[in-house]
Amino acid sequence: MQSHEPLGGARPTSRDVARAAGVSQATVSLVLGEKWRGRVSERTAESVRHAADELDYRPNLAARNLRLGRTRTALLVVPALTNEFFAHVYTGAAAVAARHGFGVVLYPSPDGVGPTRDPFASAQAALDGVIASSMAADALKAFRGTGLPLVMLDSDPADPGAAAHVNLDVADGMRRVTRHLLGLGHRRFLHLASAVPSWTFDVRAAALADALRGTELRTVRAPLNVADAREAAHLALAAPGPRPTAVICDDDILAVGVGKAAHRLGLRVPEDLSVTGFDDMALATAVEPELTTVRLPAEEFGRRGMEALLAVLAGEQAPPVTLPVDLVPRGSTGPAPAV
Amino acid sequence: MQSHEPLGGARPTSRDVARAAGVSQATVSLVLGEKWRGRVSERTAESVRHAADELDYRPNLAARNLRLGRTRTALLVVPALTNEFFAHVYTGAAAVAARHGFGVVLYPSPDGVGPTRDPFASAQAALDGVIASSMAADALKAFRGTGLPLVMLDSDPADPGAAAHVNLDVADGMRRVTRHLLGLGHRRFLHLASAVPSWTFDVRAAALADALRGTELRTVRAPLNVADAREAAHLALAAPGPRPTAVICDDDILAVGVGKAAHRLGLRVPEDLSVTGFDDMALATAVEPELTTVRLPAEEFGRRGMEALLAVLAGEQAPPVTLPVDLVPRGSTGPAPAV
DNA sequence: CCCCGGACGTTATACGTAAAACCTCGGCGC
DNA sequence: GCGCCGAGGTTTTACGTATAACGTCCGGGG
Repeated sequence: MQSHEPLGGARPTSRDVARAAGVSQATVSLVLGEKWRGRVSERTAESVRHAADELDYRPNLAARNLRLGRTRTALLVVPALTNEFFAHVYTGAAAVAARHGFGVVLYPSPDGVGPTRDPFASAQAALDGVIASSMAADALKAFRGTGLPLVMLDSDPADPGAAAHVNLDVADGMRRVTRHLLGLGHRRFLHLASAVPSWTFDVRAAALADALRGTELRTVRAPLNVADAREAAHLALAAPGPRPTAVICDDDILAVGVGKAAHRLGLRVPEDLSVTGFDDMALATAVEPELTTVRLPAEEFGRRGMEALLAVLAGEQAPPVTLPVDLVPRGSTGPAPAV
Repeated sequence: MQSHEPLGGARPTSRDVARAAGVSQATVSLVLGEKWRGRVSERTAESVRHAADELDYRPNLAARNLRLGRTRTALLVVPALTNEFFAHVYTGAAAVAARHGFGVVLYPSPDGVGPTRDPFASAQAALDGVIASSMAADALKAFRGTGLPLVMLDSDPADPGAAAHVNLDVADGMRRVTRHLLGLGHRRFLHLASAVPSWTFDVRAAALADALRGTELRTVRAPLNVADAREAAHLALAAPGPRPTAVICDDDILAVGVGKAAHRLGLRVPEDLSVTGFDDMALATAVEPELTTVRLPAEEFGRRGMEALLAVLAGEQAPPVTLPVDLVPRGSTGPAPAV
C-alpha cells in the first residue's frame, strides 16, 4: 500500500527525505550513496532508507550528472535500426553497461545519406562515450573532435581517431566461405557487395579477391535491402556470357535478394546456383532453402565494445580485439552444376 | 580550420564564452537561447556567437536539464529491438521529436519474461514522458505510478493509466483478411496467434471469431519467432482430421514459420494452403511466395504517438486516435483447394 | 586534568545553466 | 529641470546532488 503523492506534486528531493528522517541532506546523500561505513550509525542509515522508501524518492539524474561531471550513458551509433544484427549488438552492449550502472542510448544513422545536422541535439543525452559501427560513417563524423572517447566497431585498426577497436574476423569468414564453395567445385563467382562504403566491406572484398585468385570473380554492389539486391542480382545473372555458379553476399539481406532473383529467372538454389549470406540473422533460416552464411557473434561484439569503452573511461588501455567467426553451411549451397 | 582545444582539457562553459566575448554569462545565455530581441545589441550578440563558435562551445545538457526541470527526452518502450515493426515506429517518433527539440530513448523489454529490476537505472536518462507498446506490458509496469505522462500504443482505450491512446485498426485488418479468404472460397481456418498476451492480439482474435462465425476456426499460439511458429504450425497441420485450407497469422514472422512447416509437410503455398501475415515488414516480401499481409502504418503510428505525448506535455488533451490499415494481397493466398 | 582521536553528523560549496531582478545612462516630454 | 522610460546590459539566484571541510561529544591514555 504505497502512499502516492499527489500526481501534480513535485518529486521529492534528497532534502525532503532529510527532513522526513530528521537528518541533513548530506547524510541522505551519504547513506543512499552507500558511502557511509563508519560515518553514519546503522540506526540513522535505516531511518533514512525508510524515509526515502516512504516518499518514493528517486535521485534527480540531471543534478547528479551535473555534480559528477559524467552521465554513465554511452551512445551506440548504428547504421539502421532495421538491421537485426545491430539489435543484438545493442543487447550485448546494454547488458554489460547495466552491470556497471551505465545506460546505452541508440543513435540510428538516418537511412538517407548525408550527415545529420546535430547528433547531440538528437541524442539529447549528455554522454560519457560513443561506440560506433564503421557502417555509420557519415553520422559518425559529427562525433569526432568532440573529445568524447570513441570505440569503433569493425573499422580500420589504424584509425587514430578511436580510443579502442573491436573487430570481427570477417576476412576469415570470407575465406571459410570460399573454401566451402571451392570444395564444392565452384569456379565462377559473383560477389554481391554492399553499396555502403565501409572498412568492413573493403576487408571482405580483399579477402575474397585473395582467396579466389585464379578463378573468375565479378563484383556487383547493391544497397542493403531485398528489393535492390534482387534487381542487381537479376541484372548480373541474366547478363550474357557464362553465368556464375555461386553468389557470395556481404549480408544475409543481399543473399535473400539473390534468391528472389534466381527464383524469377527459373534458377534452382542450390542445384543451379549456390548462394551465401553473411551475419546469420533470423532471416537466414526464414527463407527456403536456408542460407549458408557466416555467423557473427553479435552479442559478444556489443559486449566487447562496451567493455572497451568502460576500460577507456577508466583510463586503461583497451587492446584491440578481433573476434572469430564461423561458417554455417545450410541448404543454399551445393555442388557446382556440371558444365 | 577549427582550433581544437587540448583533448584532455575541460569543455568550455558559457562563462568561458562570456569571458572571451567580454560580456557576462547571462548575456551569453540570452543570446544563445535566442531570447535577446531588444535586450542585447546586434553587435554584442554577434560577438557572443563568434566566441561560442571559436571555443566550440556546447551547452552542458545536465545543467540545462537541472535548471529547466525537464529533459526533452521521451522513452519508447518496445517489446524487442529485433521486431522490425518497432524500428519504424521509432523512426516516426524520433522524426517528430527532433522537430520539437526532443530526443527519443529506446527501452527494449528484455526478451525473457519478468519485469526488470529498475528501468530507470537502465534508461539512465531523466525523462519527460513515456510511449509504450502494449506488447511490452511487463516492462511497462515499472513505469506506472511514477507520475510520468504515458502514451499507450495499441492498447485498451479504457485503460485509465494512460494519458493518451494511439491505436491501429487491427480489427478491421483482420476483417479484411477474412473477407479476402472467404472470397477465395476458404471455409476451414487456422489462427496462428501470438503467445505474448496483449490487448492488440485479443482484438484480432475477437474480430476473427466474429467474422468467421459459421466456419471452422481453430486457434494455436506461438512465440514471435520463426522456429517456434514452424513447430506449432507443423503440429497443427499434421493433426488428424480435415486440414485447414488457410492459416491466418498475427504477425509476418509467424506466417514465415507456417510457410516453412508447409514446405516440410510437402504442402504447396498457395495451391494447398493459403497463409496470411500481419504487419507487412520487409520479411513479407523476402520469402517466396511473398506474403499476403496487413500493412500497418508503422511510421505514422510512431509519429502520432510522439505527437500525443507532446500534446500531453503541453497540457492539452490528446484525443484517442485509431489509424486505418490496409490489406496487401500477394502470392501466399489463392483459391481454396477443391475438396 | 588535559588533550587527542575516533564516531557521527552538519555546514558549506561547486557543478553550468536560465532567467528574474536589478542597475546605468542618455534622451525626451512636460 | 526633473522624472521617466527604454535600451542594453549585469548581478544574483535557484535547480538537486555529492563531497570536502568542519564541528561536537565522549572515552581513555599520559
